[in-house]
Amino acid sequence: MPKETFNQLPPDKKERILKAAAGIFAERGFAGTDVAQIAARAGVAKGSLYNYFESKEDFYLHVCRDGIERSRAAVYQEILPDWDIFRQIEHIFRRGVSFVLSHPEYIRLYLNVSSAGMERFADNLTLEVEKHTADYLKGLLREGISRGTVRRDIDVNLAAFLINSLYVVFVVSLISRHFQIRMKEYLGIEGALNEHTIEGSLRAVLEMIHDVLRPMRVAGQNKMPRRIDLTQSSQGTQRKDK
Amino acid sequence: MPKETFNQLPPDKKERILKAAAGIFAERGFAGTDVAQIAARAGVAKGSLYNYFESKEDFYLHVCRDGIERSRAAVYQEILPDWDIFRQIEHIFRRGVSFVLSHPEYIRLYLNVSSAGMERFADNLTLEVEKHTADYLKGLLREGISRGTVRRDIDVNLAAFLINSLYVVFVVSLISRHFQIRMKEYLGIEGALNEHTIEGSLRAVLEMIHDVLRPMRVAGQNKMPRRIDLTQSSQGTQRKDK
Amino acid sequence: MPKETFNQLPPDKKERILKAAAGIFAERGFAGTDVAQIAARAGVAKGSLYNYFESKEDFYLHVCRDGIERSRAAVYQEILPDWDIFRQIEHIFRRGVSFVLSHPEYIRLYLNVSSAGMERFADNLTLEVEKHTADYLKGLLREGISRGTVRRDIDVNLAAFLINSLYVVFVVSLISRHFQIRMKEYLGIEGALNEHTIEGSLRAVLEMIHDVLRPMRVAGQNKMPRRIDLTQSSQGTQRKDK
Amino acid sequence: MPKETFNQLPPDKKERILKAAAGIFAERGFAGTDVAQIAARAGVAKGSLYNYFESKEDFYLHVCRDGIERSRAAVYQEILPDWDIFRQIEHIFRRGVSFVLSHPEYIRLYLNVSSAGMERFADNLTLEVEKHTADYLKGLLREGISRGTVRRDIDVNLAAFLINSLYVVFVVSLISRHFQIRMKEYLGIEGALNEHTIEGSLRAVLEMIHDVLRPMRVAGQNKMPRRIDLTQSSQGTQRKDK
DNA sequence: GATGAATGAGTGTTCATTCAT
DNA sequence: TATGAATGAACACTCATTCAT
Repeated sequence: MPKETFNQLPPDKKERILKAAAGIFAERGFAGTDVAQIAARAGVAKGSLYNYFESKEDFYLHVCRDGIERSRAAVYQEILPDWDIFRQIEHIFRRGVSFVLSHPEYIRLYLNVSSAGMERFADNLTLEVEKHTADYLKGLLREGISRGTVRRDIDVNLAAFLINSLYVVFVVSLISRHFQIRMKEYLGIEGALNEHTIEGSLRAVLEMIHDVLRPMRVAGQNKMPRRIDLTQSSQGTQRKDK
Repeated sequence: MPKETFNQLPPDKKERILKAAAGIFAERGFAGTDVAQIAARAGVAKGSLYNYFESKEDFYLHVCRDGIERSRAAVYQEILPDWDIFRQIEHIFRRGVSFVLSHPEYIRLYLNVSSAGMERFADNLTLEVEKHTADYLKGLLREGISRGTVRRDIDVNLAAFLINSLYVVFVVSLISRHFQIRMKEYLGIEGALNEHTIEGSLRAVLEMIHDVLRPMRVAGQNKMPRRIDLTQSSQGTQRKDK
Repeated sequence: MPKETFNQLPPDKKERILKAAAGIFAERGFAGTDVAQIAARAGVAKGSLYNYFESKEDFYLHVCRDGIERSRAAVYQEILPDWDIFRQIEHIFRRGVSFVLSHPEYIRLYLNVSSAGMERFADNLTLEVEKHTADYLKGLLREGISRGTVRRDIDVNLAAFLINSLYVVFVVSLISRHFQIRMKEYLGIEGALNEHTIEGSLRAVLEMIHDVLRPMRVAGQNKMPRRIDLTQSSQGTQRKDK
Repeated sequence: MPKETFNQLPPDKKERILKAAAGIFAERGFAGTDVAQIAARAGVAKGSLYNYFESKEDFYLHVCRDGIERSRAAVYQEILPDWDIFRQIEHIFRRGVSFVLSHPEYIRLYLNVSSAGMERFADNLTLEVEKHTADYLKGLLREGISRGTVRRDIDVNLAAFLINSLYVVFVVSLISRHFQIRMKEYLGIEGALNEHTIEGSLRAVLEMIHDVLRPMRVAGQNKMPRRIDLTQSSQGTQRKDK
């Protein structure tokens, strides 16, 4: 809930402030951020920020909410409703990865909210993020069941939870030092992450989801290669099921 | 790397200090913790802590390392080497859940290391935690493959990564406000988490792992119930595959 | 010395601003007052106040001067020049009490000027308030002496000082938390001040002044009751000496 | 309620801090004082003051309480219980004046508590100061009545209130710019206050109290000169009534 | 003239670290 | 070695004043 003053600002100034804040809050965390640093990076006076927001906390909340909206817009746009669940999920995962790589600050803000001392932010923000995704995934699953593309006997809630869990771990591994080190250790990656490694593990995750959701799994019918071919184009997967 | 003086302390004093520190660091995060509060809770002088550790950062590192050891001891003990991979994984998950519920502070410390501004801790700690688990899981998988209990065509690294990812999300949902709200939203839980809900989702996660690892998946052979029966004993799953 | 613009304002706007300022300055003191609060209460923009006054200090001075005038008008009006000194003093005291009860903000402003850090205001304002009263009282006393209603051997300056001192303590006890607690403690009053207690102590003060000023004090001639009868009408005193 | 730390300080350091604080709080008022200024004058670090006191407010309260004790000790010591009320009152007034002249900061603190925005301090402090004096004066008056040195028909509470009111105005006129300007205007004093003028008005006040309290007031028996002789020694008055 | 956003110096308070005892 | 007082840099937030519109 920023003050009115903030909404009356010229859009480019709002943007400058939000960018600066998202960047610094994401880099240093809420407690580690000095409001003056944001002001400096945004090119405004520290006092001005207090004309826009009630407090550092209010500011942080707004920056997070703004990040949630941006993420959502980036991830869910361009989905066509007639796509089947697998194509939609893949789209969401790919868009998510892409958005996270170009705007890592927002997912950092998301992850920060899960750490100690941030409970009051979780109380305000978590449902705003999670409810939308949860409902969306559950909708997809139910539709998939009725269309016959998803196993009948699946527990929709649990399946949605597991799919999103994989998503969360995956994108978080792209931006958190801790989760990135972890992922590299697991996958035996040395040096920086690159498109290939990301693509490879992304496809493995999607395949895992496939395995779990597909209704018929007769021996020999599993057409997705188990050993991921990292050289394959990123377009490959979604065509597989056609 | 605590100073020598710390190791020369009477064990109960060391324990008091480590408990107090783990509790407070976990509750408030590194930045949010006042060293004086730890000293007060531990019943020692603030100055004494600086006789034991070089700095707050050094202190935090040691508390985390200690937590890693405790977690490991709790989770990996009592595993018999002749158990198959599924039984071992279930054991690890159950022990993990149990340890986290009784000592939430250590997993909180783990999660905190993933947030912004904690990169220097991740650089020091993450491999220490993850390498062990990664190696262990990969070993299990390789053994499972050679024994024929795990599909041949699986990518060991990716599989280990995914299994551990599910573990991480699961235990983190037990202790982080954010992840707990999220899990409840997905699973439609109202009120506090209880044994039943935890058991139910735990079994779903284990089943998902089964689905992905099992070599043969002929229609009709899937014996695990899809719709989890929460009234079933927690011992049920591991016997299923015998 | 407000700027010209202030005087050109519509009277009701001036009034709104002066009322708001007197109220807030009186409640919170000069240092404790945020100019924005006054602007908000007056319904004008903060910047406008700086069109009307040079500075917060200038504003405060003007508000005080305005208060002085209002007080004076309220207290000294309706006095008939042929009244004797006792009747005039009683009139002044009663009017003062009455004005203070209905407009406590002005006497608060007066009292505030006596506290630490307000010396520059005292330098500007004190004489403006005090000289008038001092001259008036001294005039009354001299006239009383020449008329024979006041003792010849009295020191006019000292007598005026003492009379006004009693007045000041009295009215200040009606509006300052400190002085009110003090008065209640002395007079054994519990709960809020009310008309009776105020009337009682007012009459005691007036009587004290009588005692000191009266020329003849022969044993047995003192007709005013020592123990104040609170049920007596407030008109009683001034007729006593006729 | 300072913290224990403060009481464990070496006495000279406590004294330095209390002196610095009393001086600066008295000069600039509570709101106008920067804690850092006190620290600088006392020669300690700003942070240290927060080892001694919970907050600026707590600090201020303690400084005031300390001032109350000092004032009381200075004013009430050396009174012999067999002195009659007039001698005791004179002693108190003279000691008070003397203490105020040598330690104006304490009475400034007292006066500040009466101004706007200081109500919370008044709630804590006023009774602590006033109750003692009120009880003492009332005791004197009752004893005077029973001894026959004070008029039977006087209202003890009111008389105590008026005596103390004169005292308050008098001492406050010695230290507050506002009240000093006022006193000079009334008494026609130009330049700085000096012993003579103070002595003169002090004796007038004492005489006024005499007039009001004495049981017999036969014309011609009033031996105190009405026109105060400012050249008289300050010891004169109390001998007059013997 | 009226407005209210912009500014940045100023202030109460915290806390990691040091060090005298 | 244990203690806890001392330190001062750091930081959230305020507010008198300015000034562009």
